[in-house]
Amino acid sequence: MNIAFFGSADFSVPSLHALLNSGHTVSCIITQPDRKKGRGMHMGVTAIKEAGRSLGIPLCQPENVNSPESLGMLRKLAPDLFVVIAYGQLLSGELLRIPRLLPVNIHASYLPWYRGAAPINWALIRGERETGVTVIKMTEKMDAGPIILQERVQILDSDTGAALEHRLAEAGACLILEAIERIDNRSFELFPQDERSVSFAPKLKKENGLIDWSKTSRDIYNLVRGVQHRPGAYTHLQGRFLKIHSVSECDDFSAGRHPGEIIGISKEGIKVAAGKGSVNIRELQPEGKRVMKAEEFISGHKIKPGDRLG
RNA sequence: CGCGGGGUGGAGCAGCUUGGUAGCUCGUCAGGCUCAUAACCUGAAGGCCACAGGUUCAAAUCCUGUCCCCGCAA
Repeated sequence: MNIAFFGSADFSVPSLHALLNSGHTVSCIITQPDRKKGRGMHMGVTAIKEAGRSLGIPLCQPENVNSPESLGMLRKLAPDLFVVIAYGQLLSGELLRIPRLLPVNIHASYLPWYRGAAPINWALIRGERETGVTVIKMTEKMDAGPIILQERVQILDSDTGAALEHRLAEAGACLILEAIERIDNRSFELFPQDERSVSFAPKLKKENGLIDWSKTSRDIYNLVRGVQHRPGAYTHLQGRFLKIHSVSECDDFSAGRHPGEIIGISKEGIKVAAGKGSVNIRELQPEGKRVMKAEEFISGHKIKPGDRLG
């Protein structure tokens, strides 16, 4: 198979490797352009560019993948397939007609659930026990194309965003190989998505990470693990921004306590009352400081039971 | 050249404005108390205060430059 690979994020990397290891020809890697980003606005490159650097495969970073130049370049390659995974640009109908066989996309949910940019995060935030990966034939409508193959993946109680993403990326890499094999053999079907079951997982915004202490300890736990690192859960302490990296749930009865009130301080962590139950903050990060364990934080910061977070 | 915080014994912090004995909470080690302890008491070790210059009788503290870490914003 002659494949044009579109990807940018970490999530796409295992699939790229899987395609290469299985003997397919990746004739071009299309990824997002280098962008000034981060502190100091230095240039950043995508995970796929990093991964593909030494492979000797032509790399293409169009500002607009739907531009005439980009279309022309891709037509010239005459690919059998487009494999698109966490690329970051919408592909036009004209572009999607280029591959001889199909344009396929790997999505990190069990479609039609959690269409959109952040399916892994939202599945965790919502407390799902199960999610999955899905290979679809791409259409112009985002994540809405007919399903070629999909697989369920369990969400562990201990999963964080990074851990689940890793498992889903691996599952996706296996699934895409199987899908390609079926496409190659013409032994696949296209199953339309059930439009009545559609749900969405929009890109996470900063404010999605704000902890609402009046929620249940379970909800807070799910939020923290769901948004861990990107964009990160946060609250405020003594007027300062405070990022929360890891918490555990406690069943402690918190009646009579204000949600967000610190009710216990120990080496195990900082225990905070929630709307129902309480949570123990294990790892956090004050503004301008590195990530630290609660125990370390306590050593140098004057906090006491009764102080409020929020 | 996007904005901003920070680098002080092993950890987290204070001290810097108003230069002049290195402090706090932990940890470590030794001893004590105790049936016992992660508890308590006593004592000890451990720091060229990121690095390089400068000002000064004297710099963690003031000035300049460099390196590194981080938050925000994209």
